[in-house]
Amino acid sequence: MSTTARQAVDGRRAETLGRLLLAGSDELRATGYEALTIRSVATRAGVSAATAYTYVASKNHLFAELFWRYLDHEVPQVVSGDTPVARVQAVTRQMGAALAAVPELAAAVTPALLSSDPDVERLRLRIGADFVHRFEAALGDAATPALLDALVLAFSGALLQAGMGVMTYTDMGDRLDPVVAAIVAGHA
Amino acid sequence: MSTTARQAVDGRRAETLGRLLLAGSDELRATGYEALTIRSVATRAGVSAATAYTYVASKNHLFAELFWRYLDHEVPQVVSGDTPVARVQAVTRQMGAALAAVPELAAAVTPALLSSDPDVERLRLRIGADFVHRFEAALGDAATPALLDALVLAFSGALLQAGMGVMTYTDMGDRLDPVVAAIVAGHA
DNA sequence: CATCTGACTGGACACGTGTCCAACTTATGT
DNA sequence: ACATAAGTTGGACACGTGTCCAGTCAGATG
Repeated sequence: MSTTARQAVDGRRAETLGRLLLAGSDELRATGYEALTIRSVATRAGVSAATAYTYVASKNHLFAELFWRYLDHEVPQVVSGDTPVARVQAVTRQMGAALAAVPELAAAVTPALLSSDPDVERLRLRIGADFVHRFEAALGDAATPALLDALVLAFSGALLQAGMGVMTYTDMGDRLDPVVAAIVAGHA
Repeated sequence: MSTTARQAVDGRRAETLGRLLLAGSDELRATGYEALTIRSVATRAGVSAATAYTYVASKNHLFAELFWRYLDHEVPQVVSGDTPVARVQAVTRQMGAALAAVPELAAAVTPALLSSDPDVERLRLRIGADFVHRFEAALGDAATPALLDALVLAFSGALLQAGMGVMTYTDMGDRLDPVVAAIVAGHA
């Protein structure tokens, strides 16, 4: 059972939801997020539009859901590196690489997460908490609220800029390394 | 003459554009950005929808335009404070206050700026450059590319989080003060 | 005064959104 | 095996988007 989607989902519904999300993912890769339609995803999943809306409140919700699952299932929380700085840098690099690997999803999720849709809001908080948690784990004993705050702000900024196309996800790691170093140094 | 809107605008068109933007601003304050429609703005401006689309490519473009004008006309570039840190903090505080003063516009512009609409893109770059310029001026001799980069990232992050409703624009100043201090200190 | 031009209009268009509902098809359980 | 519930369906709905175009109108230009 999963509480991620619109309502709790289990048994038969879980399978349909799975097919729907898979179809969404494929459609995203195949046609890009501008062209993607809930109806086109539904068709690809072999399901009617009405049914699709049973699982997914909106395009934005679909994207948020896909992103959350990607983050949760495909991007492990690695803690590698000797110093707090190195470990945080490993996290931001990993996230940059993970996002660069799914450009369409990354492009779709940034605007999607700004939606005021309540289903999106739930996921937004979850995703935010996940980021914080990754940084917290990387910092270890060095973690303080102020430091986490600063790191999350810088990271969010990078996500926003990448979402705007001002920087690439591939560059994100490189751009953030010195910023992370400075932030951690400044909190010493 | 102005090059800000869809095309260059002068004479009679300049007046109509002015009325349209004013109406947009009023409509935003009055009904919020969820309810706002290009057609409703057009009506308020006493102009047909077809005409409105002559000046403004999309809702997103309208919001970006309004925000840019607000920034450019109503938010002066102040440089106050004795140290680079204090001056940068003055900038972020001022921006936070300026955004808090127009909550509907702030809420509207964050998603709007992510649009791939070319008219939005132009404004996005202009606005980004404006931010950089403010920080540059505040830093004075202390400005380096890496430092600017870090500050802009943190600031963008704050904008994103405020846009998401995770923090308020009023809190933005307070939240950014220590972050700014740490970033500048880390680059010393 | 006649004309020409640029601004504006109204209304139709194709499309996507998200909602609703009565009817149908599967499962489930007694 | 049959009633009941759970899941799905097609199709219509009201609405917003952004585009297009023939037609009107006012004001400069000759």
